[in-house]
Amino acid sequence: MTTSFETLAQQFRAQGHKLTQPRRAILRTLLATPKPLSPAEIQERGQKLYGDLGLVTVYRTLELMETMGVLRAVHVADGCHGYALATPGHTHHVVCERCHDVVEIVGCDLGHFLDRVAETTGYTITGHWLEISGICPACQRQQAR
Amino acid sequence: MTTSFETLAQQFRAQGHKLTQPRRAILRTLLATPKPLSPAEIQERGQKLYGDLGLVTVYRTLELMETMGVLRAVHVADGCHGYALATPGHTHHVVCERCHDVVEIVGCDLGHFLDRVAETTGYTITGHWLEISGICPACQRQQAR
DNA sequence: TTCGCAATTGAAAAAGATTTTCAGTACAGA
DNA sequence: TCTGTACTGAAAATCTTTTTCAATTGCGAA
Repeated sequence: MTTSFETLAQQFRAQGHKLTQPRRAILRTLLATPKPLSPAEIQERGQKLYGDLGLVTVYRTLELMETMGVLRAVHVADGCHGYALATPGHTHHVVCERCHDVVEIVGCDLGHFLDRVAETTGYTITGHWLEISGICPACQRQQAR
Repeated sequence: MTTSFETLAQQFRAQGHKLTQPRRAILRTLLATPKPLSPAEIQERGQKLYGDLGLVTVYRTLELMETMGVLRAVHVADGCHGYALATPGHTHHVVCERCHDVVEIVGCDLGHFLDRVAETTGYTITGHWLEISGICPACQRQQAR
């Protein structure tokens, strides 16, 4: 469940994309924190790794990574959202509503429920998007003081 | 699961909000379609009911209704999103990825799973956001031609 | 029914977010 | 080492959302 730079790099190459310095900076920035980051935050932090990182490039790279399935938009409480790495496949995010840390989890037990949804609605179910909100252990400790 | 104009109007009054002509137009517009609508679409359609409907008022009213729990942002495939009415309480949306119709469903069977997520991550779970995508019966019939 | 207050409104302006353009650069394969 | 094309970023443009402020209106009280 923890992605490495090399894993991501490999996925870029596997799909015929160049691994440029701006892109390396973006990948390292996303890997450096468990928090979802906005495009502007990614640019700001990424520029510490590659001084010329442009905001347009950040937008383009995030879109590419979303298409590759290695990154996902994450919603924080008030609707504003950032991006967090995601392991391709059936994974979901748990987001701390205090500090916004994100944890990835695998699977979600919705199988039978989705079958029933198909029955009652007549829809052919093709997918789902689940995000869980909560309070992380560190914020729980902080709150108990 | 089907909200009426009167139900919504009652909820406005119950929280001390005025039921103005712009707001009536917005409510009727949202009730008139099962599709999620963008603020601009709500304004465009709402102006057929109240000619002076301003976009700012649409934004303010949508925010108010979200706060009241009677409306929710809905994500369509490419991330752009609209707003759809939602019955307060434990309900989720099923969204057709062809025509973007939305159906509301109650409950979701995640109880035990969320317990397990709490165990494995250490998070105190406070809520979740689930959206199911599929193909509605009408689009299935269309596709079978 | 009338009045008054404060919530509500919408145009204009501003701010924020995202995309497009285009000339220059750089990555990777030959 | 060379070359082609993917990639880049500044500038401009577009889109989305919010703020300002004077005017309007809904509703409760009299």
